[in-house]
Formats: sequence, structure tokens, C-alpha cells
Amino acid sequence: MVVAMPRADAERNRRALIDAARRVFERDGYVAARITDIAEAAGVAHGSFYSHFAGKEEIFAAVLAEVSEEMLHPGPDIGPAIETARADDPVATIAAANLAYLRAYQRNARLMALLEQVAAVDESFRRIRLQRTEAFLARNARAIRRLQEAGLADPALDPDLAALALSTMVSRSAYAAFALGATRPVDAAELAETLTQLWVSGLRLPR
Amino acid sequence: MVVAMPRADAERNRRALIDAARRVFERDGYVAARITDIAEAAGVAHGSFYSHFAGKEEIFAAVLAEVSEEMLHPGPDIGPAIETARADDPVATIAAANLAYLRAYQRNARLMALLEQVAAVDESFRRIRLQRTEAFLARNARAIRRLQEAGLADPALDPDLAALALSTMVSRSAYAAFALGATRPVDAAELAETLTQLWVSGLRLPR
Amino acid sequence: MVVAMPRADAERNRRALIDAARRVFERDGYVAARITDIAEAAGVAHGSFYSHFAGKEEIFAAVLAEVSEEMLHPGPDIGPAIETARADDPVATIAAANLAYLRAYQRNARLMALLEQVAAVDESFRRIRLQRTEAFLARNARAIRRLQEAGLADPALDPDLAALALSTMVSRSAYAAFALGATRPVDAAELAETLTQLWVSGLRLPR
Amino acid sequence: MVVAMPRADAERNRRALIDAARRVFERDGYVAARITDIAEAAGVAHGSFYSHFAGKEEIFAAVLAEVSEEMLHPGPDIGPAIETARADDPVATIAAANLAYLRAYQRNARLMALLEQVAAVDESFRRIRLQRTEAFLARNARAIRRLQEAGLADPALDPDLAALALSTMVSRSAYAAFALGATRPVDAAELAETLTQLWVSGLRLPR
DNA sequence: GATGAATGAGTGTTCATTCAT
DNA sequence: AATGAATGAACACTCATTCAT
Repeated sequence: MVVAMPRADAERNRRALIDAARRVFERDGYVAARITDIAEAAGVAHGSFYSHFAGKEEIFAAVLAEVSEEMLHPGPDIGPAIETARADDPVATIAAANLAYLRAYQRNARLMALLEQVAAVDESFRRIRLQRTEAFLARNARAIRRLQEAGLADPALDPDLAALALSTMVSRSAYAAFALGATRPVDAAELAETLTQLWVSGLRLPR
Repeated sequence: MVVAMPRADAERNRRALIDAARRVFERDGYVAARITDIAEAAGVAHGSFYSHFAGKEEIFAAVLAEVSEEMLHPGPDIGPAIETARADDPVATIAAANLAYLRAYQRNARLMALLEQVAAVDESFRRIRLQRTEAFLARNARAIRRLQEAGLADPALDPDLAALALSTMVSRSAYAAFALGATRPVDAAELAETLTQLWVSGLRLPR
Repeated sequence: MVVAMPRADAERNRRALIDAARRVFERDGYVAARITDIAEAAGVAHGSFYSHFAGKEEIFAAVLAEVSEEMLHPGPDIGPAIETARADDPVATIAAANLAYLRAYQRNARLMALLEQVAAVDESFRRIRLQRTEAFLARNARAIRRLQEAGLADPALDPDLAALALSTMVSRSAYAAFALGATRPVDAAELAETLTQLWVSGLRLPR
Repeated sequence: MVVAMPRADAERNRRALIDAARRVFERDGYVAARITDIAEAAGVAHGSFYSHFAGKEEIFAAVLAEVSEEMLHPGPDIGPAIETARADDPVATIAAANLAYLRAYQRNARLMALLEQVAAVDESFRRIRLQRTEAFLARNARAIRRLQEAGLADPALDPDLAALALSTMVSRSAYAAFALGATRPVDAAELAETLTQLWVSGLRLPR
């Protein structure tokens, strides 16, 4: 009755499930998404889901694994550029990082909203994300400290807290502007410009 | 077997349910909380819940209604003070607003995490919150515009976007510091100090 | 807080409940009707219902007790007239009984539909009704037997079965015509005329 | 603990549910029947019911779909025979139709009582049944009209109303005799004989 | 008797997960 | 591995009935 399917389709089904999961998660949210929906959206029998994933958390993890690293940052990454070549123009570095972050955020707005939801709801994902966040913030903090040591940034600032504040400022502004359905659409370039000014003035960098 | 309770105590049961709901919500999260648990925690029969509330959303709304106005702000409120008497010292105003906000946030950290979760999960609550946020941001934006007109704040900044960025910076930093279980505990006063510096430098206010 | 109510209102509330019950039963049907609805429709507290009736069956019985005897007949009653004076004109007797029955049925169509529903659903009411029906049919059967003995009705007919058949013919036609929402409205006089013809021809009465 | 059943047996379970549903409906009545009971009677897990049917109405419809067409008629069907070959002996046709109807009714008495109950309780089923009834009555009315045109039946009768009256007479007599628990058992052949006499005399057909 | 909140048993329905084929 | 029916735990919600005031 049912035609046997060659083993080669295993990988194909796995892919279909991951793709479907991302679509369903973004459409319905993590909480409301049902395994059933994902399997159906993937054109796969319900039971086949479990040949590939143990449950919702696991397929969500698989979706995440496909997402570009940048999307998991809790803000723009100024670390590498500050530490290397372009350290001579930190303002440009910050401006570039902010703009890149906002553009990527806007492109993946639904995904970013999804990440927020899962973090709000799922303890273990929240913990993992928190660790990533702290590692990332440490990097930005190091960059700020470097700027202070170079006499470029306000030495009165606590670099850890400043990194936290400025990074969350960018990511949360992006969330408000792009993931929530703000009343008035926000222009990414303009927002990036404002955020950069606030970084630069906030750190008291020379222009 | 729960002893029947006289009619006059209706209000008492309502109270008990609201209190229990807040406890259960904060403990288990909005999504995982079950009506059954709330009723049980309130020492009330399962079915009695429905004498008072139509469902989880409704009792959550009742919990919110008991929360101080400040807790629903998406950031510190610098509007009133700037517009009135203390306009002569905006820095002090901002510092006071930030510190007050952070302290209140810290006190209600579990609740604030809960609000995040519900906003992430419940469409209608998210919409309501968005409206409040926008109204609030408009106020802070007006305050910034006033400072610009008084020649005190950087005229190059877009007041709406700056208000968005600086407000979310504070609230999200508070979230990261107090609602998420950060690895190292953050001192509210120190964080307030840093945030205030960033506001002041960011707006280029004279010290 | 609540003003004590004089005892005289007991009877008033009882009345209000019975009236409300009939309305609610006719509107929602016996099965779907809820005690709550009846009490509310009567403008009486839910709990007060039980000061007067033990439950739905009992208030339904009270509604029935207010209904005219005729409404509980399973067909037109030709017994009395045949047995007495007008025996000289059985056709006129039958015609009158049929028309009276149909008119009453039409006037109380909703109630009659209700009785059908309760009989279909409630065992004990069905039993009671069955007893009434059999007693009634015995009367009509006696009338038919009398007509046979007087040489007026077809002696080949079994009077019991004929009484059953002709009585149910009338009541069920009335049900189909008035209680169900027939596509085309039926005129009571015309239907009565046809039914009478079928009685008369069926019994082979002389015209 | 019920042993899992292989997929190929889906149809078997569906069958088991339908059979069980008919038994439970006939035993408890439509209103009192619970999904749980049906599943249990079918030897199937509670939740499996919903793999096959959306609810009580749907499985009732499935039960109906298995019932012979004749059971859904609101009376004996004299249409086809009158219109064709045996038109030369309408009395025999009517006698045969009545007897067949009564015998079938007696055999399915519990089911017929069930149909009455559902019609009394469920609006949508009632509507469907009403349409069937009207179509059926139109057929019998046409047969009567044909007999009138052939000079065989009383031309004074309204064929539509006569069809209504005579059809409901038969079906309602069957209901009273077989579905209700009449005090004295009724013999189907005798009842059929009486009903046929009433049809024949009522229509004034020549014997 | 009236009130109306409290009670809690009862039941339908959903959905993640299992498993025979 | 794929299939998809079967399973059964989990929960929300309703409403008849009770009872302290």
C-alpha cells in the first residue's frame, strides 16, 4: 500500500522538517507551534518527526544551528575591528557595526522575535543564551577598555556596564523598531545614525 | 474538602486568587501556569476560579491592575521633572529617574520577567503594551526636544529615536542585570551611575 | 446588605419561575435549558430555584400542570360527544373534534414540540405520557366500538387499532404541520377537513 | 492498558466505534451517551475516537449512513409500485408496503426510537430529516393523485394533505406499537391489516 | 425564603509520543 | 526510516447543587 522509501530521503526529510519548523515557529510562535503542524508543513508523517528530533526543543536547536552567528549576538560586535586594523577610526567601526546589525536584524525580524519568545519561555535556552551574551559583552567591554587605555574613551565609565548598556541599547532598539509592529516604520539607516551618535557621545570618543 | 465560604467573602476569594496567580505566574511562568494551580494556591475550589475570572488572560490582567504604574513603563520617566521645576538641573533629574527605575525593577524583578514573557507570547497583551510604550516614548522624546530647544542637548540627535534608544537602554539593562540570573550580581547604584553618564554624555548635556 | 423579603414573595417567585421555565424550555428545548437560565429569566437568584423545585424534571412537571388538559391528549377526543347527545351526527362530532384539536395545537405549537422532545428524552415522562395515551385511546376505541354496534362504522375494523391509527394520524399531522417548520404553511381548516374525510371514509360512516 | 493497534486496522477501529455507538445510543439515548462510553464499548482508547470522528453528531451520522434507506422514510412507500406494473391492484400494493414497513420498523424499533430522540433534540438533524420527509411525502402525494386521475381514489381529497395524514398515520402507529413499550404487544400483521383498511377506505379505493 | 458565591464531579478535546507494519 | 493510527495524560470549563448569611 505504502511504497517503501529509499534511505536517501532521510536527509531530505530532516531538511524539510527544519525548514518547516522555522516557518511554523515564525508564523505561530514557539509556544503555539505543534509538532503536528511542523510535520505537516514538511509533508512528512507525524511519526517521522521522531526519527530526527526528540521534540520541539531539539528541532528548535537545529533551526538555530542554521542561523548565522550574527543573529545570536545581543548587539553589534565592535570587538574585532577595534582590536585590529581600523582601531584608528573607532567611530567608523561603530557606525559600520551598528548599521550591519540593524540591517541583519530587520531582514530576520521574525526570527529575532522568535528568539525573544523562546528566551522568555524556555529556561534552558535562556541559560544558553545568557552565557553567549556574557561572553559577547565581555568582548565589547574589552574593546571599550582598550579605547579607554588609548585615551579615546571616557575613563570614568565602567567598561562592563557600559558594554552592557550600549549593546542592549542597540539590540532592544532594533527589537522595538523591527520585531514589534511599531506604529511608524523606522528607517534602519537613521536609527543606526542615532545609535552611533549615542555610542560616540556616550563614550566621549573624539569625532 | 473545602468548607463553603459565605458570600460576603467573595472579595476575599478574589483577592486570594489574584495573589496566588501572581505567585504562580512568577514561579512557573505564564505559559506553564495552570488554572488548577492558581485555584489550589488560593485555597479555593477549582470551579470557583470561574466565578471571578474568565480565564488566564483575565486574571493576569487583574494582576497587572494591581501593579504600580511605574512597573509598566518601558524605561525611566524623565518627562515630568524636565518640564517643571528641576529643569535647572537635568542631570540630577536623569540620575534620580534612572536610580528610581532600577531600584523598582530590582524589587519587582520576577514580575518584570513575567511581563516580558507574556509580551513575547500573547498577541493582545503585546499590542496593549506597545501602545503604552509609544505614548511613554513620546513623553521622553518631548523632554529631549525641550532640552535641545534650551540649548542643553545635542541638536543633532533625532529626539524620537534618541528617546527610544536611551529608554530601552535602561530598561533592557535592568532586565539583563536583575531579571535574568546574571552570573555576577549587578549593583543598582553603579548601573544607574553608568546609565546616567551615558544619557548625559549621549545627549551632550553640560555637567 | 440584602434586604429581607417578606414571605408573600414566595408564591410570586414560584410563579415567576414556572413562567420563565416555560419560556426557556420553549426557546432552548428541555435538554439545553439550564437551571441557571430559568432562574435568571425569572429574575431570581440561582439558589432560590431550589426553594421551590428539586430540579428540571420537577419544574417541568409544574409547567405541565398549568397546561390545559387538551394539550396532553394524543389526538382529538371524540369520546364524549359520540357517547352522548350528538351521536346522531358522528361526522359533525368528528369534524368538530379535529378542528378544535388542530387549532389548539397550532396555538401551542412550541409547547407541543417541547412535549415531544421531553417524551423522546426522559424515560419517566415518557411512561406517564404512555399511560395517559393508552387511557385516551381506550376511550376513542370505545366510541368506535359504539359506532360499530350502532351499525354506523365498518365492523371489520379492530376498534383498538383503528383508534390508535386515527388518533395518531391527527396528532402527528398536526405536529408535522405546525410544530416542525414545514416548508409551506398548512391551513388548519383544510387539514382538519382532510383528516375528517379520512376518519369518516376510513370508518365507512354514512355521510 | 490497551495494546497498540497497527495502522491497517484503522478501518476495523472505525467499524468498532460505529457499532459501539449504535449500541450505546440505543441503550442510553443520544443525549445521555458519552464519547467515553462509546470508545470504551469499542475497546478503543479515549482519544482514538477523535481519529475517526469529530464528535457525537458525526458518529451519529456515520451510524445513520449504515442504516437501510427504508428506515429513514417517514412511512410506507407506495410511490414506485403505484406508478408501475402493479397499478392494477393498488390495494395489494398498499398492503404490501404497510406490512413491509411495519416489519422493518419492528426489527429496528430501538433505532427508530433513537431517530425520534435525535430529531427532537438536534436542530440540524431535524432539518435534514424534514427535507427527506417532504420529498417522500411528495412522492406518496403523486401516487394518490395518480389514483384519483385513474378514477380509483376519492377526488375530494387533497392529495398532499392525504399523503401527509396517511403516511404519518402508519409511521406513528408503528412508533406507538413498537418503539414505545406499549402495555399490550401489538401484532404487526394485524396492525398492518387495520392500517391498510384505513388507507383503502379512506381513499375510497375499490376493493 | 432569598441570596449568590463556593463547590467539585463530570466530560470533551488536544496533542506529544509510541510502535506495529 | 517512513508511516499514521493508537494511546492516554493533561486541562479547561460547565453547571447542578449546597449552604452560610
